[in-house]
Amino acid sequence: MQSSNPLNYWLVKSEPDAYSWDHFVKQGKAVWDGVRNYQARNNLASMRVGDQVLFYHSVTGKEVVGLARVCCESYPDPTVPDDPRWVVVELEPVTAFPKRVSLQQLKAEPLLQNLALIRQSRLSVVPVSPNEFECILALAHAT
DNA sequence: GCCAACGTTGGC
DNA sequence: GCCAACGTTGGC
Repeated sequence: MQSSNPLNYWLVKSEPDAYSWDHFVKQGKAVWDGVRNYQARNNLASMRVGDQVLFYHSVTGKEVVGLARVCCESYPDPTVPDDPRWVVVELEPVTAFPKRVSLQQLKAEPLLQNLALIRQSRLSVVPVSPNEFECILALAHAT
């Protein structure tokens, strides 16, 4: 039967100097660890297998570079076994964008004025609405 | 390099 | 429970 839970959309940030899209693609999969903010943690915990995740390069690049998907839902962060507060998910790359979408472009787009990435610039895992997601994909494929 | 935003910590 | 001090993130 059809799932009653539609896919959700997210955006995760990574500094490419620390962990880049290229590295992610080479590995084929990533354990998304190191999140130490409760709001971001709650977002990780809400992710479901198949959810689509935009991959954003912060600080260097400042652009959405590709699309990933959730391949494993949240479980306790193995890097801090004594601290049960934090969780990880696992992500796998789906596609590199034909055209990366810069922060400048996102800010200029009327449909994206409420984008959590912009409104809460320090949050490293943010939700994206279906409309916002479609808009960003369109920018990534625009000629 | 600067600074705004914001989360955390700890004194009271 | 308040708030000052401080640390971190990330855009500019």
